[in-house]
Amino acid sequence: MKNTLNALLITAIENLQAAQVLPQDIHYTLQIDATKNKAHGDFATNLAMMLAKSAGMPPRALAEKLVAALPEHESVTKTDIAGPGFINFFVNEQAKMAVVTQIHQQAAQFGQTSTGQGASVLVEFVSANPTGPLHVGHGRGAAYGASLANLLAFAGYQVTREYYVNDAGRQMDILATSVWLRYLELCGETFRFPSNGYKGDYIYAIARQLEGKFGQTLRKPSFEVMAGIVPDDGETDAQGQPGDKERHIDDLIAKAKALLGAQDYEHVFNMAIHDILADIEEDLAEFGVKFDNWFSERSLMHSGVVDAAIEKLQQAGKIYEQNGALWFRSTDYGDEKDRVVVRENGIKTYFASDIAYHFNKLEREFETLIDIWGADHHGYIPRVKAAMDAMGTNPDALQVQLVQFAILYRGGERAQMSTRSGQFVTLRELRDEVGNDAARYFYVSRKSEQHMDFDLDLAKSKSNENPVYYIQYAHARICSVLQQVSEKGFSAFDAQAGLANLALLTTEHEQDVAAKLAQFPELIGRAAEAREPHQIAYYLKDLAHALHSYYNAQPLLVEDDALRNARLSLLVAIKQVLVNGLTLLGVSAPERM
RNA sequence: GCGCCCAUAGCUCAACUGGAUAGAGCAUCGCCCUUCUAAGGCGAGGGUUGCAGGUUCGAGUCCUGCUGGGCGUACCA
Repeated sequence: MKNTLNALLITAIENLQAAQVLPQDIHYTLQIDATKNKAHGDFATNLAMMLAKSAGMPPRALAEKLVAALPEHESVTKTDIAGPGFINFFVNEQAKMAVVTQIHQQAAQFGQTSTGQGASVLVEFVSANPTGPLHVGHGRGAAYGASLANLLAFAGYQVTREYYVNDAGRQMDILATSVWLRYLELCGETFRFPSNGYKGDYIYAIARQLEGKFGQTLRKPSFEVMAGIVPDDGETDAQGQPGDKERHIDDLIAKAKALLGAQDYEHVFNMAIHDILADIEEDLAEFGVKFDNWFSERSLMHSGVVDAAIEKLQQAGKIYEQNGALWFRSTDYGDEKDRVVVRENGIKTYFASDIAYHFNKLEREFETLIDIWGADHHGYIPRVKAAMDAMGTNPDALQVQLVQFAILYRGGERAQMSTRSGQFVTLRELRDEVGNDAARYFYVSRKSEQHMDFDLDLAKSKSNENPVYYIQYAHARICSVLQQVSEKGFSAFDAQAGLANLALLTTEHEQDVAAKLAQFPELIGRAAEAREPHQIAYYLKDLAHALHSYYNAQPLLVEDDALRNARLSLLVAIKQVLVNGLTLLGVSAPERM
């Protein structure tokens, strides 16, 4: 219907241009909105206000001319001029119902758009360090990323979902060493566990597995392990010098490597990362979040891509040496300060890997890169874009979507979290507690850059306080009505007959719900472009409300065959759109509740 | 200090990207189940959109300056 109005308005403009009322060289973007207020008809355009200046006449006068120049159309029953110069369109009832037939035909495809025109997009999300189980903070990124990826695919993009695995670097060594130390404890060694080590219970689980596979063969006596190690925080060495937790853990890592030897250390390291990644993958899969690729940072280093990227920056003349380190001159591209890519000790920074990773993404010929990051990484954006620019690739290809932290509340109390201390609410606990559907819906029902309060008690309440049930209930209700057709002895639902009699659906509720259904495809396009899956959540709530309201207003299973089938075909259309929308959000559509 | 993000009903959040009278849910108060699922519906109250300017036909939305909160400001990841 919008397209029809669009065409009519363009004709009107051309007519006015031919009649010299409007100049030839006008610029405008035609905007047609569904109205919020019924008094304003079904659709409205602000065209006259936009063109008033270039036409050299008041908006309302121009609006009158536009309306006069508008061709007749069977679906448009009335046009009005209102307010400062809006043109309001009233559409006839049959035209509004046409969408129902369309939904029946397109079914699961209804709402798909060509917004993306097949452009290839890489959506990278979660990418949590594999140093422990996912916590509720990662859950938001997972839910947002998965829903956004679904949405983009539905809107005509070619989408690849990727998880970047930070399996290199010091954190991984801390992890491996933590596992080994717990293993030593299981073997019967006693010592104080480093304050900077990973203390979660899952470390013990991995250590037990290590013991199961290697027995006591990796055991070293604790006095040997601790010999010559800088003491931990809160301790002092033989000379009475205070300890340092960072140097303490680094010494322990070095000692682990030395005592175990490269091969055995690798065994510990690999078992730790393998176990944790397997757990993360399973966790996400249960949450309905699947990836096409798990991209390893180590593979990036081993294949020489990191060196190649640094080389590329060097060729561009953007690398210099200072204090024994290699720096990237990111300030040339608007960054606050230059950044180190190779440290004085020869170790490449995480940033170096990241430069290489983004270079690699573009080499894989993705047109758009969407990175979903926690908001605490926002300072990173300028330097990554700077590197892309310096390497001769287009920095605008990268779009970073920041996701704010979710603050968890339980019983009105704020639940704190930190991975290192092992004190955090895991995503798995959250899913067990509130269920996947409620968790997915809650996460994605707030704009991603908005701080979010996640009320556990509300999310798990199976009551009218919980919006996800409201939507699912609408779906279950429709299923129930369809079920009742035979139970009440009516002849089976006949979709053909129903669609042929849509003209019978003239009540206000029926008109409202049909108008709502017609908005779904444009919503998809808009939400995809804005990278805002939360719009889907709100739309579904509105649609569910329209259904509940309709349901309560009038009986649906009436004696009259033609009318009953028409109403049922409308219900089937609503059901379909609920399913299509819920699917995008990764929320199930139960048939009964 | 500097940079980025945020601020909307008592609470949690929307607002079609600059449009008409700023909307939902929860909470509060009425009403509606002998009839298709009451996890529902109908109605009422509740607002100087943090503050002050500016831009224009028109600002919650854009620009400037404040205030308050979050995050960042490493040769960590």
